Amino acid sequence: MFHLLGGTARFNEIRRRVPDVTQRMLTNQLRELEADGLIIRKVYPQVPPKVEYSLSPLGRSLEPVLLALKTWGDANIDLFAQPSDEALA
Amino acid sequence: MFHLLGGTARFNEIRRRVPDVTQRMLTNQLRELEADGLIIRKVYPQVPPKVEYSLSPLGRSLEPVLLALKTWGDANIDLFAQPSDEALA
DNA sequence: CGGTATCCAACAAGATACTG
DNA sequence: CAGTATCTTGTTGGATACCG
Repeated sequence: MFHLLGGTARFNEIRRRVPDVTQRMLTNQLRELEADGLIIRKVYPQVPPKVEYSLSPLGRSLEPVLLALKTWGDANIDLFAQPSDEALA
Repeated sequence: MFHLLGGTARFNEIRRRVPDVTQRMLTNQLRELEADGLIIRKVYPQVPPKVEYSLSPLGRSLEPVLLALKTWGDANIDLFAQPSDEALA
């Protein structure tokens, strides 16, 4: 959902921004969010297919939560970072 | 973690506040939070046993997130409520 | 009181191949 | 491009019994 805060995004666009997510799982998650009414899935009937995802009003109502979470994550990113070669050098 | 915002709580106290959680799962979750450094588990060596849980400094740093989430939940509680007999009457 | 230990059915999810 | 379908393994969590 973070990636939809800025507006709409296409499937592979989201996928590129979330490395290590399989296509299957991303599809599942997006469908679940849609079923929960948090995001909107808009299909453009054209070839090649184009599908745009965006936050629904309910999804946007979560913005404060998402931002609070992002703030925390940014402040504590070192907790998740693996010690890199460079950091050790 | 919500239930630790106010201070410390004992095992069965938390359990009572989270209906439908099995003992096994609550134990698992608490141990995981402890392993992640988010809560502190304090055991009092006495009979009968007494174990108190509280937020660690890192856990407390999540307070803004937890509160944002709670605010959202309170505002949207109707989304989760099952239609009761009374509401239908 | 606050757990463990064990068993087991159900579900989740990776890999892979295929499609309009 | 944005998915499905299928197979297969791994993990989750409920039920139940027991413990210091």
